[in-house]
Amino acid sequence: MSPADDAPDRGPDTAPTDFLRELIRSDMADGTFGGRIQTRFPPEPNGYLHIGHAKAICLDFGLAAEFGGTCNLRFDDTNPDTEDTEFVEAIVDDVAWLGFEPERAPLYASSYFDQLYAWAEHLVSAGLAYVDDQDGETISAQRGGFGRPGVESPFRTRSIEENLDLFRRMRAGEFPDGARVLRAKIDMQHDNMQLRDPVMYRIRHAHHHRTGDDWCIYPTYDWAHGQSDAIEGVTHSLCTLEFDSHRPLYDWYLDHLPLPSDRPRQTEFARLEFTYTVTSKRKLAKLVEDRLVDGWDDPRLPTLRGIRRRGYPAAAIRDFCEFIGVARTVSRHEIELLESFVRRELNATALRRMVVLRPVRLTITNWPVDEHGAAAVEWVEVANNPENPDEGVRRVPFSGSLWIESDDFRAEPPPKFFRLSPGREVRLRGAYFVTCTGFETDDAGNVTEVMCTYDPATTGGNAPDGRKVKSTMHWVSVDHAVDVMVALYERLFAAEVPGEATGDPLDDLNPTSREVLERCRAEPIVGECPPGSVVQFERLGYFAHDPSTAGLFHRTVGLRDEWANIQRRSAR
RNA sequence: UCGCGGGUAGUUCAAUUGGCAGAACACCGGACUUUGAAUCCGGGGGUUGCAGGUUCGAGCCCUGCCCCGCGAGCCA
Repeated sequence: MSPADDAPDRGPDTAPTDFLRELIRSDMADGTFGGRIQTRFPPEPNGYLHIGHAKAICLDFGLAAEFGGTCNLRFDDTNPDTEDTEFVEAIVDDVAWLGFEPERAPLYASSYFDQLYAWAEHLVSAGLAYVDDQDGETISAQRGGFGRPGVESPFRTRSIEENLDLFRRMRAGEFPDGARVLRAKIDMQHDNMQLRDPVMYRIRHAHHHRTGDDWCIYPTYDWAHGQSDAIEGVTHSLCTLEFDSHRPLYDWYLDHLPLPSDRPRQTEFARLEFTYTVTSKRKLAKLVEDRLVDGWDDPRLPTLRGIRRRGYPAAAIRDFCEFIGVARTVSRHEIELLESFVRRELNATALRRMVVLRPVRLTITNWPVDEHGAAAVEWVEVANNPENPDEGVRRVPFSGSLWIESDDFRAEPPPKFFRLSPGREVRLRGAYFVTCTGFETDDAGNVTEVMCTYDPATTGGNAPDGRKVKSTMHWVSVDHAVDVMVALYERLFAAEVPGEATGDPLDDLNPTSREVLERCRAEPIVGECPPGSVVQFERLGYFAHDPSTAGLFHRTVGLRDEWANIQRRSAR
């Protein structure tokens, strides 16, 4: 093989290009920001991260690294009512799991409260901010609407001295919650509603997870975000599309503060959404609070903790995010595309094991007995991963009494079914060819036992005469089987866009999103699977061993299943 | 109603900035196979939202229209 053959798929010629990279490249080329790039990932610690955040994380950290810069993890903790250290810890952990390392220890917008306050006084002193005594309802009504200009607050023309005095007394705690706010003095007629004298500070006598009771006024998102970026030296402040209309405000604040010329610049991109799920903290919290799922790490949830417990590899998520690129078109990806990345990664890395989900007994009638009259046991070698010979082989006990998958036997085989049925010969993986000689049923007609003979010449699954079989099946020795519990998952929602029809996503909840199989039979080595590891149950799919409950396996994703497609097509 | 953003295959994105509209996933077919997996090969798929204009030539530029998203928290 020549060196060119094993060159990576993405050489310099095919490096991803998108509007963000083009922007950064052009900034680098013309010396904007002195050829420097610094980004930040700015979650609010009021919930758990989900798959949608993965795109932002990959972009914020990935782009900085790609262009030789750095990325901070900064908590946007300006609202004490909803935030908690529980979420801080989980978010730090999730970002690390995804494979990204912040340049510094986590940062907090709350660390900048003093500076923010000083800058607010600066704006008040410049006549660019004022204290408004009206309540929220009144202010909202005065703001006007789309195509309808707002009206100015009667307090807008207060003197600078009075504003300063009032603002200081707000900070000193002289007024109750909601009594007054500090507002930027911009333009109540502006087409962009964000610029109609936005609120900068609100009074909230609340305990903050980091600053405790030091403050009773808290900055709003808009007043805190750009300034935090500036303090940290962020150059490219990347966020999702819904902040597009906030950009003029982001710039307005920065323009009116004593800052160096290298100011951060906000750029928006489309958030990541998927079919058959929801990615909104509010909706996810609803599922958890209403106990519709087990918790924030339920494997059916698109939270990072959920998909991690489900067995999705971080590498697959990173590859996916790189593959989909970034644009400004609102996009909802087919969940199948993510799954295909999960399969691709796991196919290369997951060890193969044999587990029978829905067991039916198979008896080999001509299996030998040993010198004591007991059924012989033979340990056969099976590859741990045919995709990767370096993983070696394991020895699996085989005998005349086996469990096979009930789906793998049909008394009356339908067209194109080429697994086991009376008179049919198949291969038992790594062991022998067997031919079905008969079967037993119970009173209801369910198959209870399948009888076979085996061909001793086909040891290891090889036929010396070269004859072929149409099917190779997995199996587990009855006497050596270990019981495991398996959770099979379908989509959490039955509709492509949950809530599209009725407005409430819960109306589209899939009632059969989880099926638990209590007694699946596994080959002995499955009992040694490390918690959290993901293996392939041959012919069935990838399964993740639960991190805390031994013997519980979550189906990460099934294998592609041509037989299921055939059945689906013939059903129509 | 006003402002901003967006519209290329079923889906998500490309198209060297005005030069033969492509890729992946999905779907269909074939090869191979000790996983009906993986892998390999091939196929169907398009009025580039619509209409007009500029141009030798328009997905790209201009004009008008249509559709979708976001915006009137003291949330982020």
